[in-house]
Amino acid sequence: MGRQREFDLDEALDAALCVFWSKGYEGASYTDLTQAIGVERPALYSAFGNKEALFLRALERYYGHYLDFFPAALEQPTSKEVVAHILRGAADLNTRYQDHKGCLGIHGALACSDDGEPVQRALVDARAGGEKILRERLERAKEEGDLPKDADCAALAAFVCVVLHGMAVQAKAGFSRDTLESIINHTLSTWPSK
Amino acid sequence: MGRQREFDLDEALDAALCVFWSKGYEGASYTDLTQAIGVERPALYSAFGNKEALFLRALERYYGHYLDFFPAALEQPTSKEVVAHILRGAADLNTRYQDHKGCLGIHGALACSDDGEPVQRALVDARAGGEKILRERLERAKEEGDLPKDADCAALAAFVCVVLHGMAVQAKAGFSRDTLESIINHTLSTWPSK
DNA sequence: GCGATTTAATATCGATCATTATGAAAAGAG
DNA sequence: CTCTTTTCATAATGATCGATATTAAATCGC
Repeated sequence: MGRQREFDLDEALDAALCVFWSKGYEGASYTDLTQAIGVERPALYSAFGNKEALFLRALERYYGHYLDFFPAALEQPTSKEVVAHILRGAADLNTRYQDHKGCLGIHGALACSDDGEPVQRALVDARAGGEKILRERLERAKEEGDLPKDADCAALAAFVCVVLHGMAVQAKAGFSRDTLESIINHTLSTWPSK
Repeated sequence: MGRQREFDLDEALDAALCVFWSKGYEGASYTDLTQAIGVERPALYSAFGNKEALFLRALERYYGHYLDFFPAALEQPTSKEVVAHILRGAADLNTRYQDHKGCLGIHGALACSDDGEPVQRALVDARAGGEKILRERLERAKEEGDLPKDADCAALAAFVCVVLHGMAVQAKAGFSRDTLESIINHTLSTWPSK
């Protein structure tokens, strides 16, 4: 019973996500968010809670909805193909939308005020989770003989993540998909093989 | 004539620089800045102008005072040594100070509100300047026969910058100097030679 | 010492921040 | 229709934002 909500929750969350993607957690004001969604302030509070809770929900959606190429990439047969799919998927995502380039997971809250630290930590943890999954996939590759016996999987995973994060910074600065592709090609040309 | 200033301009600028380094342009409030410097608000305004002017001065000092390893690295004899010095110098800087890790040039203003766009653009331009200088150094290396004739110097310079920016993100997240070193070693192991 | 000039300190400015109290409007239950 | 429940819209909350007006203190030339 009761009055029914006049806006779609998923659409609202996605609109908020795009604002955060563009301006970051602290750079996005509640006015920015409500205007992008087309909703009054209290409606957004009653739907998602405060700004921090809204961001965390948006981050959750980002991982499930935009970074979906990552779990898919892990199923590639070889470690090099895994990494290639991750890098190209990220480059696509980083340059796909004109008004929110780069990666929410990176510049959602890279440096911020003291108030933003919980969000900053959530992003750090989320990235660390992705790196851990990649490292485990690389270790499986080593067991399967796809990587040399002496390969340092932790270092390789960290290296791939460095390239990912660096590409996000470059994309945010306006670098083209083609430029990112040349970077990816060089990265892949260095990948160790059995 | 007139009353003499009771604080040192260089010390004040350096203190402000460190606050920006830690919290970014918009994450650092004027209260943060004046408290770190130990000065009242109007003194800071009369000394440097508004917050944007203060940040740009701090950025200028950052390039001249903390990124001084970059121009020095360019004088190394081979392109691989140039890149090695740049990467290790950046890794040192990114992990040297406990309370302001990473790189001001990256997370000074990666994503921000509309008001921060001039600063954001200044950082993008500054990074592009560094990349251009590196590219020109690599082109010189190609002419000198230090790099293969078919080397894509623009792509190589972009790649090095991606690693630099990615390391800054990782360092901000708390990664150790040792982890960065393993990333650097992998990066260098892939460097093309004549 | 006197007057001109610069800086220091207190106190405050309007604007914007995230957040919410309040009451009207809408929809189902009885 | 009436009652209860939920959402909607208007408006306002205290706090903090960057930026200053104002006045007192200090330092110079004279």
